[in-house]
Amino acid sequence: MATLAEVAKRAGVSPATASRIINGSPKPVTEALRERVLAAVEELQYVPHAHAQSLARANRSAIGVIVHDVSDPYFAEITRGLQRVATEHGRLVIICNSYRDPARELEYVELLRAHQVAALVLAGSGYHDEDFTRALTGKLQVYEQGGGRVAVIGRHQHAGDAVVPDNEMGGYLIGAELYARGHDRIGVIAGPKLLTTTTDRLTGLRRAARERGRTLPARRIAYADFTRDSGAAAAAALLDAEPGLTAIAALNDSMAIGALALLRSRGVDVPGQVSVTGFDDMPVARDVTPALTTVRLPLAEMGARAMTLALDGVGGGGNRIEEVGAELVLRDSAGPAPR
Amino acid sequence: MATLAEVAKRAGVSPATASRIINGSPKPVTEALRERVLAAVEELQYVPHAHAQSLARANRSAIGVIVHDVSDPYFAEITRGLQRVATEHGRLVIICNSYRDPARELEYVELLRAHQVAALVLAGSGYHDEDFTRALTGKLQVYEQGGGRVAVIGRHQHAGDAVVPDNEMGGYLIGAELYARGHDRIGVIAGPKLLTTTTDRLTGLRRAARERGRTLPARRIAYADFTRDSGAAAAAALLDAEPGLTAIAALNDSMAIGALALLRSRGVDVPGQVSVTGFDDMPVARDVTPALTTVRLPLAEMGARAMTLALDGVGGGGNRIEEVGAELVLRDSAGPAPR
DNA sequence: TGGTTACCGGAAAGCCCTTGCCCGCCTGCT
DNA sequence: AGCAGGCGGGCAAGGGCTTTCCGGTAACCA
Repeated sequence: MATLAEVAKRAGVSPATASRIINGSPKPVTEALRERVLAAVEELQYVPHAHAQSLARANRSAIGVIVHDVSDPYFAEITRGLQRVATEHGRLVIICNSYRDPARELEYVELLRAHQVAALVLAGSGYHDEDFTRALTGKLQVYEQGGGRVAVIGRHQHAGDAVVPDNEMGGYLIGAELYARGHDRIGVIAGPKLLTTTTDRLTGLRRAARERGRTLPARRIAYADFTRDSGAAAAAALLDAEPGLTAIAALNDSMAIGALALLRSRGVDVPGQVSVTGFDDMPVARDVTPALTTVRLPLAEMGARAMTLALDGVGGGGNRIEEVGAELVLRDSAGPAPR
Repeated sequence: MATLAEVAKRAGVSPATASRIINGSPKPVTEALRERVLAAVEELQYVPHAHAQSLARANRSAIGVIVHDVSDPYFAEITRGLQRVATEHGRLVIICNSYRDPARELEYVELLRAHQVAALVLAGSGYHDEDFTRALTGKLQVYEQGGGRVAVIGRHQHAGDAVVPDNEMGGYLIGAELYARGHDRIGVIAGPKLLTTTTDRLTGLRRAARERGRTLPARRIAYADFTRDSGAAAAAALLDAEPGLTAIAALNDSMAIGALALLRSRGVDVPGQVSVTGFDDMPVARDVTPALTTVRLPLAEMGARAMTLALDGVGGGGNRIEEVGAELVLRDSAGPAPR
């Protein structure tokens, strides 16, 4: 790999001059030299050593992003928003998948701090785990004190700014819709218990129930892991435990789609016999049959806003919180309760 | 941000000793010192400056990945495989989205080279563009000469190793299947003309036609851009131009799903009146109605294999090529041609 | 013509870390 | 008691780049 010194030598100038030309420093340089240097750069295919550069400049340019799993459409969509804004600002994004492992999340925070990222964006639900939360908050605070910026998506606590979708309201909307359509025995396919997203959505559902003098008994809640297949399995379990269910509310679209598949395989008509709802409004939600009634979260926008918060140092270290609304999307998978 | 010097000072040792303790160098160090240093690290929340470290060590550890768009399920799946292997090897992955812009792809190669990535993985179709191809090959060769490793997924030319799905065979399988079911007037929804993936799949389709003494006239080929909505639009155009079509072969699943949606909106029965096929076997393919007949590519595995090639320096700079088979997946969206 | 100013280029001091080399000191042997 | 041999620790030389500061030249003014 060519170095700056080599370029300088070839162009017959000092490294200082070469550096100034290459980086377009404000310091004026004669045209003749500029051309010689640029020619040398071209011939040697010189690219500045980014590490040496950021060491010398003490500047941080990359942005670290920690998500649960990029290949999950939920995070893919958030990431799209993040990337768009980052690219507009000429920032490189380093994406890390925690695969919902709190320990790995902590490791990645360290790793990204070591890489001198200018900002850290954590996307995805927090965990119900005191120790973890404390450890994470600690690390993030240290990072912020070191001049880093932090933005989180979809979790409450912690240092830094936050973009928070109204999961509780989303759950409420689903509940309200199902009760309004006369459903009474509603099964719920929840996500992992450990995730705050799961509890928030459940809380909304419970509030809707309570307002109508109903409850959500534990036997009608099956915990799965946000994947399609776990959703199918949970639906089977719910139905086996209580064949009289008239609706199944899944706490994300993937699991709802799994439930749909299971119901189809059992010959159950949706929404004739059982209504099904999802959550998130993934692009596929409109393409399954019946099209999924669900709750929309503006995922890409949430990503974009988080990145904007992170990049825009104003209010630096502040604890700005941007709430994002949830919106009911009515399609075909939820109908009136059968009589 | 704490530096090694500060840690050393606090522990009352030289930076050299601190470094050795922190990195677990083979050089033996007294237990007492070790504890003092580790305590200092803890108190100062010290994390080694990754850039300084890699500058000093002259080692490259991160891996650069360039894809068209991570939030596209096709690439999300490939990325999952890439990440898995990278993580197993303790490598950090830097993902860049080219959004199918050749110029941006070139820029990213430079950027990643500047970041001293140990290897570069390019995923996604190549382009029919001589100048671009030459430029890219040039840059990749320079990179390899500088000791970098290159692996590409789904494109032929260039330096480095390659994992190549048999797109041509996939197209052939689709064609063979449709002809076998008696279809004659087959419309094709192709991807961007510029992409080699499009041409490869089309070539397969054409070969199937030719073997049966048929052809694929240009008017029955609509070019779209691999997205669902463009697929719907292309289906509309095909049908309007030639209402008698009995089958539509989309060159990826997203476009097939768009076509499905369009046909449903027009009240056309699939597969009763028109058969539809996809390509790639995305997870959603089995959840739409009717479930999509398509061609499976083992995307995650392709990613994993490419990363393995990239990491495994043996045969360094070699031009190893791993072919990956395509496999027909029969579901419900393709039936016999109506009489 | 002498002196001032402006301007351009280079020398060198870091940025933070790793590591080869050297140097004391203690141990153990003779 | 004297010496070899380890062992544990520090010194200092980079690794590639930026940037401050300084010096030399040329242009300009009086």
